[in-house]
Amino acid sequence: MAQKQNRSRYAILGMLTYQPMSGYDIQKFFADIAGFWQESYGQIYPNLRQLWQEGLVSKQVEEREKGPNRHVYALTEAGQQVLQTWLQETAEPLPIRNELLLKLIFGHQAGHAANRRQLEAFKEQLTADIGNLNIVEAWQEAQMDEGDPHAQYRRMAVRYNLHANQALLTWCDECLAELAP
Amino acid sequence: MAQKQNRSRYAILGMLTYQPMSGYDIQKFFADIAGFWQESYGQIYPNLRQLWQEGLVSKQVEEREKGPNRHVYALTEAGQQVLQTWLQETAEPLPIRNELLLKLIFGHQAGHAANRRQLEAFKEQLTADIGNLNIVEAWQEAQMDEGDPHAQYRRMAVRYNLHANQALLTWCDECLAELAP
DNA sequence: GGAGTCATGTAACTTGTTACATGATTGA
DNA sequence: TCAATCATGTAACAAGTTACATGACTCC
Repeated sequence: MAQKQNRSRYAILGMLTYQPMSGYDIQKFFADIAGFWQESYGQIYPNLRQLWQEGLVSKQVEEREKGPNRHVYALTEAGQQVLQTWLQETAEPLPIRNELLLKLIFGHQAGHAANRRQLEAFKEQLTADIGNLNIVEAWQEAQMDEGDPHAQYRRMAVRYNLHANQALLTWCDECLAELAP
Repeated sequence: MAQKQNRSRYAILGMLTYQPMSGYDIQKFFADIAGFWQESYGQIYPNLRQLWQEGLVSKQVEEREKGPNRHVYALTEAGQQVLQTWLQETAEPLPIRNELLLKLIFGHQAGHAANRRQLEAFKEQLTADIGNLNIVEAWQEAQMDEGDPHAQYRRMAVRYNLHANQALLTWCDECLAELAP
């Protein structure tokens, strides 16, 4: 039976364009760049096995004395082609579910104080996020200077969230002004 | 077995604070405000039945001569309390998966032209979205004037996306400048 | 001594979508 | 005449998370 969506496959294949990696590495990468993507082991390991069976990735086992061996996967020619096809298709926005906005449109029921609390909490999140993103951006710039050809693109992803979060801070203040106590 | 997450339940309960509604109405509402939430029939109808069994909503059947009868649900006291508890909890951001950014961080593999195409396509989406959001905002303002107590909050949700989208337009141009042909 | 990291993997579960069945009515 | 709207509902599937098992090593 044909795959329908399964973006995890592409996320995995894509990561292997950076360098050969283990499932553990892939999980860690997405957890670290945190924000716009994440993969759980429950997705990664079964998918890696299937990609390997389909010949889209190759496997090399690094023997380790302690604990489980490291399985390092690399893109094959076939894998590169599958990835390439996907990369050339225009990305369509995935359905979003924004819980803050869901609560907000029931704001009449929630009451003034609760709405303000939601917005204040969101502001704090945004501020913290922006702080982290600034640090990551500086890091990506350093990587660019060192000649990492992927760093420029990762920086763009970071700046996406910087732009959005900054705008949302403005939005929060606008709303809070409207809901003045 | 206790429910774990299931935001659909709350989305449904919340809609019933606006007025008694059918499952069909609820689906339609979310499809129309399109953007930050959506519910499928496959979620709504089973959930409505369960909420009814738990006594969180009441049901009234409107007989229709043609086609299936209309089942109109309303919030009960118990339902209002469950909703209220949820509304008072601070919203935590749901995990996001942004396919555009996923593709973008593999941009070195995709190539210059493909990256530019992705960004151009995104710009078009954003521009179209902003156009729609402006119309919806005007509509919500009209509803506010007519005394709809929920319209103010719906307008805030619309403005959230206006702010974000406008900022992302700037981001697109920034990226396109960086990827000048 | 305790937390965190390295490392693989699976089973049980939740959450959600899609496509279908049914069928009359309305408007372009 | 064709598409959309009204209206309920289910079955099959897809996608994804969480929690667990296993166990050594390193740093505070």
